[in-house]
Amino acid sequence: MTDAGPGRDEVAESESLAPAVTRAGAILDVLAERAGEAPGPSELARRLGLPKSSIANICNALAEIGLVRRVGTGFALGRKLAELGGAYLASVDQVQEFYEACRLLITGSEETIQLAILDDLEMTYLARHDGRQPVRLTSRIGRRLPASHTATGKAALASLDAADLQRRLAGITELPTLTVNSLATVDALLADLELVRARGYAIDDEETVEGVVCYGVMIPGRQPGEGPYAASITLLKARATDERMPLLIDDLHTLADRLSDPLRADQPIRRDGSISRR
Amino acid sequence: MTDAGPGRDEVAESESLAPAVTRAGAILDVLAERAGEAPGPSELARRLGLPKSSIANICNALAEIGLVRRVGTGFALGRKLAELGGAYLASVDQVQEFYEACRLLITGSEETIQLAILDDLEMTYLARHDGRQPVRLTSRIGRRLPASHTATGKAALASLDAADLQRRLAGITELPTLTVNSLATVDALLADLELVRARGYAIDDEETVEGVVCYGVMIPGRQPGEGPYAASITLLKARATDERMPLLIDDLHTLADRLSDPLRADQPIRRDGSISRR
DNA sequence: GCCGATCGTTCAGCATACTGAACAGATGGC
DNA sequence: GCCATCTGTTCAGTATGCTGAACGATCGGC
Repeated sequence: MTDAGPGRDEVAESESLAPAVTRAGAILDVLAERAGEAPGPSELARRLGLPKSSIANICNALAEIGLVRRVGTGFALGRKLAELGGAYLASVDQVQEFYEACRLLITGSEETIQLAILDDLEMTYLARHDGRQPVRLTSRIGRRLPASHTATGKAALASLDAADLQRRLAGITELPTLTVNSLATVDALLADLELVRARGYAIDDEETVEGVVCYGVMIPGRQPGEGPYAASITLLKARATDERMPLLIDDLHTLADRLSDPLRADQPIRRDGSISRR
Repeated sequence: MTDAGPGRDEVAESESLAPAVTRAGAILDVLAERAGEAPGPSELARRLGLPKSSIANICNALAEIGLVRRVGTGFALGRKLAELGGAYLASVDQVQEFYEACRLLITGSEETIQLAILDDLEMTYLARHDGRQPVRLTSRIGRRLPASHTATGKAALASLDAADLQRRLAGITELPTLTVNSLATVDALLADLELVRARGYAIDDEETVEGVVCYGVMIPGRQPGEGPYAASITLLKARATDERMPLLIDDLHTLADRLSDPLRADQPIRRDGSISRR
């Protein structure tokens, strides 16, 4: 969705019945991308291909409600976004239960665990449990990464039915590459998803960051239409020993089970590893 | 700003040049307040005193850009808010430096430390360092609390010049009370702010939550017009011994100094407690 | 210290986003 | 199983928010 070049974005705005709102969203996207630059109305208008005065009106309205702040003569993201972002995260039951459940995991609680939600072909990271490892391997909360190269993303994609998956991949030929190990083609991705389904969890073997491996499992949404979630454990490849790996995978499935069924959230964690995987 | 009753909010919208955007902000506020209820167009229209069809148009536009998601027949906050909120937090230099600096504090790193920004008469919490204490005493990131009852808020208010402070307090007679120890009147607040200035740091002695004390120091903004920030250490009153307190206050001033001057952020922390307090 | 370029802001006129009433479906009570 | 009442959605007319050009302020270069 973001184009690399410095050119214009040309907001779609196909036929919105509230164009000012659609444009406000486009402005926020640009400000998020160009954080710290504080572009003014002229630059925003050029970037989005919209009239300068319209942009100014919308930006002033955004500043009044706090979604945007004036810095010098330009605009930057405003503090109300932290407030609303926090409110959104608090409204997702899985996020609350995630933090609680991670602390109770036997082996996994020492590692970095993340929760993300699938959106089209990208994962948005919603929560993070920082293990006891000194090195931080984690993405910022709110960051988006391609689903095709992350353990969370592959776990989520593998849970979709064939029609849904095909619709999302329609028109895609090449996948963006993050490392030399990233899956490059749709066919390679589909083959990997088949492995995920057979295996019961997804593996990201240095496909996102070199030297780092992730294991991921799917967590279903609770309302219809709510894109699938996924949780992952991230660790340096050196720490992914044959001894620890089965324990970590088991913890991931325990975590997924607790977050899948809200009624199960209050039950004590079973320690015999006999948890049924739906 | 939030009224307790279930009545209407009557969005101001005095003379915005982009009313759709102003209304969208009001809708997001209601959705944040009523998280998990997923109100539909009718309830939102009733709550805001606006035409039903206008609300529906704006909500659909908000849903299209992801700021809002459809749940059933109603609306709830959307995942793009997590993305934009994260981008805002990443754009605030103080937040990044806060996390780094907290880990380096000698005594303070064991406790809960928070970073907040002043907005009118409320503090918005932007970052949190979780100490090694098992009990979590912390506010969610993005949460807002009255400045008059928090250590961060009083530290920030005490740094304002008299005219600015008077303008913010104009028309205020009674302060909201959170505990029996909360300052109840503006006069009591002004007297306490005088103590803060003389002392060099603010104290919240069970004014926000009973049994919990906080110490707070101001951190100046870096751009003109950027409301002052503040950092605080939170701990159970039982842990606030005469022995630890001076060490924690010293750590707070060290933290404030590091976050005050971007050029100082790379310098090693001095361990002799001789840091000049501007 | 002049000038050209670019900035953010202003204002009147027109296209258009907003409105209020009418619509169809879902729901709950007697 | 009916009706009363709620819901969310549709649609035509008009008030009004959006537009493009003109304005004054600011900045950098020859």
